[in-house]
Amino acid sequence: MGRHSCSVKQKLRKGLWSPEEDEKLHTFITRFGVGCWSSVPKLAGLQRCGKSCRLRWINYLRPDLKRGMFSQEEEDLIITLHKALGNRWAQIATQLPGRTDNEIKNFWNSCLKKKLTKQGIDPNTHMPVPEIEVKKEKEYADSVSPQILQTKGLPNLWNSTDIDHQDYHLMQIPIQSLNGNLFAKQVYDPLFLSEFQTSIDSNGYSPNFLSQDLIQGSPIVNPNSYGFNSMPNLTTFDRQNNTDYSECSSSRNNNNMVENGSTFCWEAENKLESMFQFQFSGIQIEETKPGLMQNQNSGDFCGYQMGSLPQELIGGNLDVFHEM
DNA sequence: AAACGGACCAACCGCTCACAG
DNA sequence: ACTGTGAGCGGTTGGTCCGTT
Repeated sequence: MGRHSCSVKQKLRKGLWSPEEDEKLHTFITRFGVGCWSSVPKLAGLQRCGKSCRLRWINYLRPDLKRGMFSQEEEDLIITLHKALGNRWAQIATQLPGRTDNEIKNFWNSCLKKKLTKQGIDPNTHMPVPEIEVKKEKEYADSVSPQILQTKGLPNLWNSTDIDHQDYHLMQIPIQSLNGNLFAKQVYDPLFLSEFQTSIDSNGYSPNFLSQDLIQGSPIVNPNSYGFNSMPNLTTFDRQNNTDYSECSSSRNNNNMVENGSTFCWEAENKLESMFQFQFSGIQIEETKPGLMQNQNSGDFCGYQMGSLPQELIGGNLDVFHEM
C-alpha cells in the first residue's frame, strides 16, 4: 500500500539495541504496558520505530522469556509441531512457553534442520530421504507404461494416470508436485488446485496431520501427551551416536542481560515479574481487562501487563495513550 | 598471529490481515 | 466499498564469535 517502512524515516536508529535503549523500553512497557506500538518510541524517548520496539520486547525484553539451551523435550516438540504446521513459527511458539518464534526459527534453521538431515530425514517433509527416493522411483516406474510411452500426441489431461513424469518435465511442472496426493486427483482441474491449496499449506502440509490436541488448540503442557511415542526417538538416536544435542542449542552469548554488564540486570529485575502475576504453563492471567487485552493467546503478551499492573499505573497508561 | 569460513542469532524487510474511519 | 494504519508473521540479512588452517 505504499506504506513507508519505518527504516525510511529519518533519525531512527537501527541495528543492535544498547543497554540504555533496553532499559528505556523495558521501563516504559513495565510501567505502562503495551498499547500502541507506534507511539511507544516517542513516549519512551527512543529513536526507534514502533516495529523495532515491539520486536525487541517480544524477542528479548519480555520478562517470561526462557533463555539458554532448548531442552530435549522442546526439540522433540518443535519437530513434531513443524511436521504438523510447517514453518508457522508463531503457532509453534505458542506451544513452547518462553520461546519466541524468532528463536525457534533460528534454532530450526541453524540446528534442527541439520540434525534431521544428518539422520536421513528430509526436514521439509519429515520423511526419511531414502524412502522418498524409493517412492519417487516406484511412482515413476508405475506411471511409465509401455502404452503411454507409445502414445503419440497430447496425453489426456483429465486423466492423471495418462501423464508420466516426462510429460510433467516438458510442461515445466515441478517434480515435487508429483509427491503426495496430487496424482490422486485431476491435476489440471482449477477447482481442484484451489481445493488443494486450501487443504495443504505452502509447505505441503495437510491439516489432516494435525493431532486432535492441535486442532482443538489446547495448550500442550506435557510433551508426552503430544504423541512423542510415535516420534523417532531422536534422543536415543543421537546419544547413541555420541552427538550432543545441546551443542546447537547453547547460546554462545547466553543472551543474559547480566552479561551485558550494563545497568540493566534481569536478576535484579526479577522482582518485576511478580508484578505481572503471569504463569505460562498454568496460564494464569490475573483479571484481564476487557478492551486492554488485545490478544489473550498464550504466546501473546500485548495485554497481560496491563491486566496485572496496579490500578494507578493502568490509569497512567490510559492517560499516556490518550495523549496521542 | 592472521586470515578465513562457518555457525549463530538479533534485527530488518516486505508482505498480509484486521480494523477503523 | 474504499483507504489508511497498525500489528503480526515469515524470510532474509548482516554482524559477531569461534574454530580451523
